[in-house]
Amino acid sequence: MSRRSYHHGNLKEALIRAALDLIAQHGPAGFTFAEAARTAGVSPAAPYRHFRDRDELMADVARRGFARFEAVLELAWSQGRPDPFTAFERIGRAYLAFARDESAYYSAMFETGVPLDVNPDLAAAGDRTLAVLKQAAEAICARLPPERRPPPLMMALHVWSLSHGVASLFGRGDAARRKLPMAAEDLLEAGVLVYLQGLGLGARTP
Amino acid sequence: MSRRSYHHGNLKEALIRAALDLIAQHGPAGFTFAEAARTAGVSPAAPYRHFRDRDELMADVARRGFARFEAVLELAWSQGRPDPFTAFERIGRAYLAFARDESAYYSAMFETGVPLDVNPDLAAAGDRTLAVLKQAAEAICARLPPERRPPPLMMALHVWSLSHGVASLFGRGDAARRKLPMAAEDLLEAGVLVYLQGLGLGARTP
DNA sequence: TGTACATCAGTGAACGCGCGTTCACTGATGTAC
DNA sequence: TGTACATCAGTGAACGCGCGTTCACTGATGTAC
Repeated sequence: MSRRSYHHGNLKEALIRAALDLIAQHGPAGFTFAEAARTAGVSPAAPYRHFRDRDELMADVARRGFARFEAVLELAWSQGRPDPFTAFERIGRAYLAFARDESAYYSAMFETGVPLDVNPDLAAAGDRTLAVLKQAAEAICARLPPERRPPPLMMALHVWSLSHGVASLFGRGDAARRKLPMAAEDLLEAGVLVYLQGLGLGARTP
Repeated sequence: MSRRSYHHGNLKEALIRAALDLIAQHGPAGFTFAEAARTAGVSPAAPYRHFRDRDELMADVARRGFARFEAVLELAWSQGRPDPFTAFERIGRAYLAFARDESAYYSAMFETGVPLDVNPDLAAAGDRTLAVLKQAAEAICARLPPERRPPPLMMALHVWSLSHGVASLFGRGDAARRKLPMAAEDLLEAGVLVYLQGLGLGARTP
């Protein structure tokens, strides 16, 4: 573990961290295997001991990103306490906060075009993230009488899409962000409120 | 104009088309200036007569994309005929159709990180596109009594975000698309219907 | 209508660069006895 | 506890490649008179 030794000791983690730094600085396309090695302080051949190639590293970053994202959303949801609506609002804010504060992860997860079909682990990590949203949607939908209850999966996909759209278009930290006459968080929250109203869940009085 | 002549005659257009082909094939990051020249059948130095650099070409593709997108949405809207709700539904379908059929344009517009602040033309083109959505939102909002009328800009941003989210996550043609138990168009339409309901515009009976 | 000339849109060769990847190697670490 | 040895995680040099960009150039086009 000593950082003075011939062996790095923790190169895999160091490469992941380097990749995140580079993505944050130069965008997802501006990350190179060689520069990641340089940042980690090893020779350009060293990363090949830990990743087959650049794409495998990228997929691993995305996978870790989904795991963190899932944890963040799960924490925001907190089993729907104190009530599902308050918790649901927290999810929205947590979503945008993650996209902004962990934008390198977010880029790796959604903007690098990592193919999901050849990465079962990655696809599974993404599915687990969706499962958190779905679970929250179920709790919300349960407040409706069965005959007016929408499919929770559909509701989860709507909320995911709206959140992702707001995050992509208005919630990023870079120059491609569009100016907005309000905070992205407020835009999302207002949108979710209208949506819930549309489901028949008006003003938190089911 | 003869294609046999020494001069290409229409190189600028040919480079744009080449860029779109390359983006469609290899993604927005996989497009290079050199290969665009090769595709157009000219030497690697030729593009510099028409574009300062790679980024300027990319920005021009994005600008043209916004212009086409605006036209597509405007046509879908068709001044809200026969009624605003039918026309609004058409906009949603047109949005997803554009993202799918013209995915090279869509990538250039939203996924290349072209900075908007140094490209006033590009920013203006994007604003004109938003203006179409806003105009549609205004027509929809006008169906509500003034005291329950939301800001049309907010509604336009919600619809844009939802559409972009659905398109990015589920509506693309590549391997990064997520599987969905329904068509992206149906997901978006259902979401918009719930949203309109939430505004108080239920089942097309204002 | 011809001619001289300016302008323009290309050529093609060259450059320096950083990339991904490979290779034989070597020093450190871990393990069997 | 010591020693021999296998394994492992790095090195560093090298490769071929394609990129963006520049340069002096040249053939085609357009224009003035």
